[in-house]
Amino acid sequence: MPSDTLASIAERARCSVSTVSRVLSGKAEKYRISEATASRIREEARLSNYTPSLLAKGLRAGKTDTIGLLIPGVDDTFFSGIASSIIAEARKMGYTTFVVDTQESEDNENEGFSTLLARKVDGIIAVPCGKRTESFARVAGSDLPMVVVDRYFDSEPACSFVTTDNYKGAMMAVEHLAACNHKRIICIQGNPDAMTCRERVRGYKDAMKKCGLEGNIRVFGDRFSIDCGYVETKLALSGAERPTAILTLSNKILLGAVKALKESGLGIPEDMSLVSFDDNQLFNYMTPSITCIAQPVQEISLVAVKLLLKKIAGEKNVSKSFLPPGLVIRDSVRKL
Amino acid sequence: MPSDTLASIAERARCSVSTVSRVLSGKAEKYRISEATASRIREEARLSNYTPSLLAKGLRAGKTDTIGLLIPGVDDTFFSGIASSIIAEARKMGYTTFVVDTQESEDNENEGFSTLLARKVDGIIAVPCGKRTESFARVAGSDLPMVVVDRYFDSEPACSFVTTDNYKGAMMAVEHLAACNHKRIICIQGNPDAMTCRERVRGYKDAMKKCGLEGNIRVFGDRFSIDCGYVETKLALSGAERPTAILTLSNKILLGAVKALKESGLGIPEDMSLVSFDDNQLFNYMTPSITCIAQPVQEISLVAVKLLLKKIAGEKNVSKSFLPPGLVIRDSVRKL
DNA sequence: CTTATCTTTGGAAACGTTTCCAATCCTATT
DNA sequence: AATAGGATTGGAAACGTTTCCAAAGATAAG
Repeated sequence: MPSDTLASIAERARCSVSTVSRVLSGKAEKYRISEATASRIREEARLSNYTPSLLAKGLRAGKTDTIGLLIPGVDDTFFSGIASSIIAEARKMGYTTFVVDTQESEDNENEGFSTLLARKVDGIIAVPCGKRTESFARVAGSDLPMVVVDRYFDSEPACSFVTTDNYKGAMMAVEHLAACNHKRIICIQGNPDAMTCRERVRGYKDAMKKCGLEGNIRVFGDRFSIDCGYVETKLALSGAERPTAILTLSNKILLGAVKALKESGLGIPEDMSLVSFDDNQLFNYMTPSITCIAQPVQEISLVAVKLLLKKIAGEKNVSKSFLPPGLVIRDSVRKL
Repeated sequence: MPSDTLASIAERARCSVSTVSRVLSGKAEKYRISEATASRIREEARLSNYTPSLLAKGLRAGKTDTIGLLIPGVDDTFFSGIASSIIAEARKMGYTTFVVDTQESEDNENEGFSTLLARKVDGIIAVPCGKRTESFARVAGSDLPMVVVDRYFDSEPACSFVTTDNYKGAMMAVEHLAACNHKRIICIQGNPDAMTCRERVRGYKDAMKKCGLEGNIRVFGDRFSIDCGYVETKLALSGAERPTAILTLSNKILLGAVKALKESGLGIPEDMSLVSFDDNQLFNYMTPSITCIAQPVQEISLVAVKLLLKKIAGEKNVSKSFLPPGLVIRDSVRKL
């Protein structure tokens, strides 16, 4: 059976489509529909369990109560955390979420934006792949509300974003290590195209200077991947001045480092101390448990959704939020 | 600027809306539009970077190239894996995905189904919360294509599903433990409302019998949560006949068990062997790494999407797929 | 008794597509 | 020279809503 419509209900309730619409969209008293008519219509709707077409509604209303979430891979625990709370929060506010997984590819991102535009979403929350793609810039320059999460850009046109204070996070990590008397602290970074990465590296460097360790500043790596962590750790171990501590700039890089250390028979933290960016439930259950800089995933998502809704409601200004990370001290750092 | 439409392009290209539609939807040669007209239209469309309204298209066509994914929490690694590959696979086939996160709640599930129906999705892939909700039954009984993943029901109306062969998985786990000479093997289960759980327990029991251990069959627990794993392990440790091995029926239960064992100062696998359902990248990096029954997440998702598309294309039959799990041997089982 | 006002309802347009059915203009055939 | 048929294009309906505008009936006021 083809699904019911206002028209079919109107026919059975012997009244006009307009009246049915008014009753079923809860505007009965506003339009002073008589109780008799209203209940007759409601009864018919209930019997046929009518489901309104949000397609038609959206087309007519010019808004769809829909947001788009553009994200590079919900399988990464950091991103799945973000996705989970954004979807939940959006739902609470009456929005359904289209999820597009870009897998860190520019092409997918371009296509993703097109799809979301064509679906007439009311707004977009995006975690861009590192580079500033053409479609990203176009959307940022248009009047479609958009909020960028995690990664962001400082070029024009400006776009609101909410992100962890990555600079501060990296500083906290280094200061913690320095307080434990570590001096040879290396940093394994991810994709340097991403602002998050650059900010973390800047924090690492500034903290090293602040602690009087500028001579020991060393940054390796170029991708947020397990392989990158593995390879760079191996290289660092075989180098001349072996570090006593490694700061890994993401959970995946951390895993690579752990693998390399295990293979080399080095103990954590006896032979090498570790601090990582990103927290993860499982970090508690690794041996040793991992000391890390936890990003405020829940808060980021909440702020992003609220900000987007404000924009949808018409607010124009560009907002930049840096949310404070937390240092979670576990067992992967040794006091020298 | 309000977005461009067929009408505005038609005006500028000095032709009818019909012609513009035909050219822009790639039916130019089918309708024998002259090259002159076609290229004029294409040029105008390019200049205004026209984005078609999939709302209008969907309304008119009666299909939206959209599927709904109903899932209990993308933050669970198993579900986020499923979600990730379903979204990706659907995109490859030209479908965009609405994601609804039910957080294991019946109310959310009911609301979620309503939302998806109202959005006129072409089909639904659902991981139901344990119980068979009213809206689930309604959709299963309707002619809207639906495929159930992971959890499923055997009651009418029948609905296609694809799931791991949980029975076999549990058997494999027990047989592996028995082969290592374990006899006192307990099982910590999740929510017994879920068919997955019942099947795993059935596999555990049958395997125990098969190995001549029916006297040692013991099943505890009632929720797929860390707490459940923790509490039941604690209880098992304090009981009279301490087991030598524990089979945990999900990754969360496993984590609870690990926590309890660590707290009690017991070594894995020296004092207690562990096998868990669900694989996870991080299981490799725990100490010891965890032996587990890996569900074929990728394959499940692929089969689910393909099946759904077949149904969307008109196929009617009910299909039931049990995909084989894999035993991943790592270091959490000791040979006695 | 006329007129104004209120209550309740209906008709029709609009949102942006797609597609059926025709209409027009050529060219080729008889 | 008339006609058939192909090539190219346009008009209009339909999808299911919402809402503006107006109509009809009832009641109240003068």
